[in-house]
Amino acid sequence: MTARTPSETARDIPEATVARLPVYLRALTSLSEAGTSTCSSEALAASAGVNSAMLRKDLSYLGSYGTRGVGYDVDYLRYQIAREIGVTQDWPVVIVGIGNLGHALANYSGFRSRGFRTVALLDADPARTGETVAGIDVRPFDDLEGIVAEHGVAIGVIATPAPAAQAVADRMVAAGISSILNFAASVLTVPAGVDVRKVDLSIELQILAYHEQRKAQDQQQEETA
Amino acid sequence: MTARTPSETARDIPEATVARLPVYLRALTSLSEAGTSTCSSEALAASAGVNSAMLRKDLSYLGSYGTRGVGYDVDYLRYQIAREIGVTQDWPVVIVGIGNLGHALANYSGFRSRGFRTVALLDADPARTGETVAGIDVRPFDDLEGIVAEHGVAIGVIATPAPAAQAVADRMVAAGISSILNFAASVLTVPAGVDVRKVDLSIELQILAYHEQRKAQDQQQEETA
DNA sequence: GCCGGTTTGTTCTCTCGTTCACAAACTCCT
DNA sequence: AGGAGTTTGTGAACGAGAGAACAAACCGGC
Repeated sequence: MTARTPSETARDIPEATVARLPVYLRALTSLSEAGTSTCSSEALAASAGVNSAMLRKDLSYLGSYGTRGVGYDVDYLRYQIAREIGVTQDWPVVIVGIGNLGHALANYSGFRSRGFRTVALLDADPARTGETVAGIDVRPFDDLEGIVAEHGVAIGVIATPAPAAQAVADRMVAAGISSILNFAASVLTVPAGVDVRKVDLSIELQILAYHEQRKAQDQQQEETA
Repeated sequence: MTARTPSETARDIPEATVARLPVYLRALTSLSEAGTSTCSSEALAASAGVNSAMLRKDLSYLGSYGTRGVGYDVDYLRYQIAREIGVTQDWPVVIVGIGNLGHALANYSGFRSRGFRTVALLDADPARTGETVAGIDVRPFDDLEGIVAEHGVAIGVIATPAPAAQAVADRMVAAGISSILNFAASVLTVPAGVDVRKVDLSIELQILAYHEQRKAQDQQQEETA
């Protein structure tokens, strides 16, 4: 890691805060569309489902964009957060693995509207290439390097079966991708400097199952008490 | 919250540990299928992508299932974790909203194989009901209460557009569902005792974008240095 | 039976994240 | 202009999570 010079606005935003900024961004977009021009931290926090003190502290990492006694200007704050996250410009994205999930991702409108543009759909299965999904042609996986170079792609999405995920990740990293969103049920190992985020449907369900089971146990015990 | 009697194995497993147990479970299943009968905490931790000390501490919350100087019996530990999570029996699940994502979820094989059974697909759009997805008929949303009562469903999945999500959650809770997995881009408010987990694709991408932007800034600064 | 090597379970410490509480600062009304 | 009422920004307390380090316990050989 390179040391940061003091001249740079040394934004050492905590990871937990970074994860909440998109939630605030969405809440602000909602408010803006509803015609609200100003809002308090209390109102915004409620809309985002968090504590208002936490919201204020989170926002304070970005700067002082509110006015005491008044609140925040919705559109101004919205822009500041978008700029901080980096979604004021469009990010080109590649999706690899056009199965059921890949289809859903390609058709997901939330990407386009929120600063992301799907520039290519790739699949290793020749039977799938040539197909058109969401207006984009599915191309062979071997086109990866060319597409990444051509569009300057930095973010890749893996929606392949688990056994293929690591190999896809390796090729992505070699091609120059440095951020990966992984939907495959597999632990990826990548070199330092590459970010991986995992979304795992069955893990989420298992966490719910654990809590559900505990609730059932508690209730059972209550009855015998 | 009701006080817990000391007689119960007072499992106060930290949330962070609960979130990792499914990962360990998957790693153990892999090892078991590969024919490994015993493994050390070091090996299992590597397989799950975590620190070995953390793994041991996590497992210690469940009990003392290893043998010092030897390691863990793969199948035995696997069963213990599965039992703790509650995936030794099948959980009936309802999916609401059979759009692109709902299709993908219905077809996702990871549910069936990991202790979950999709008992119904529901959609409010009459044009979709009657369709068959993954061998299951899509039924009208109004059938929710009957299905929940009939199968004893405790877990519901919301894959609707964001504006419909809160109304669906309210109906689910009223029908008796107490755990919700929410894929809609919307903050749900539910009564105490109901668990909600959110999976939001665009938030994940935005978090990656933030880090990606920071990497770019760092590099730029390095060049001018 | 005992000793060396190995691996778990646990304690301690440090860091990170969250919440509370309050001073600073702004608006509006008189 | 001044005071009452709000609301932000932040310092401090508090709690949870992660990693290091070590004692307890087990196996195998002699």
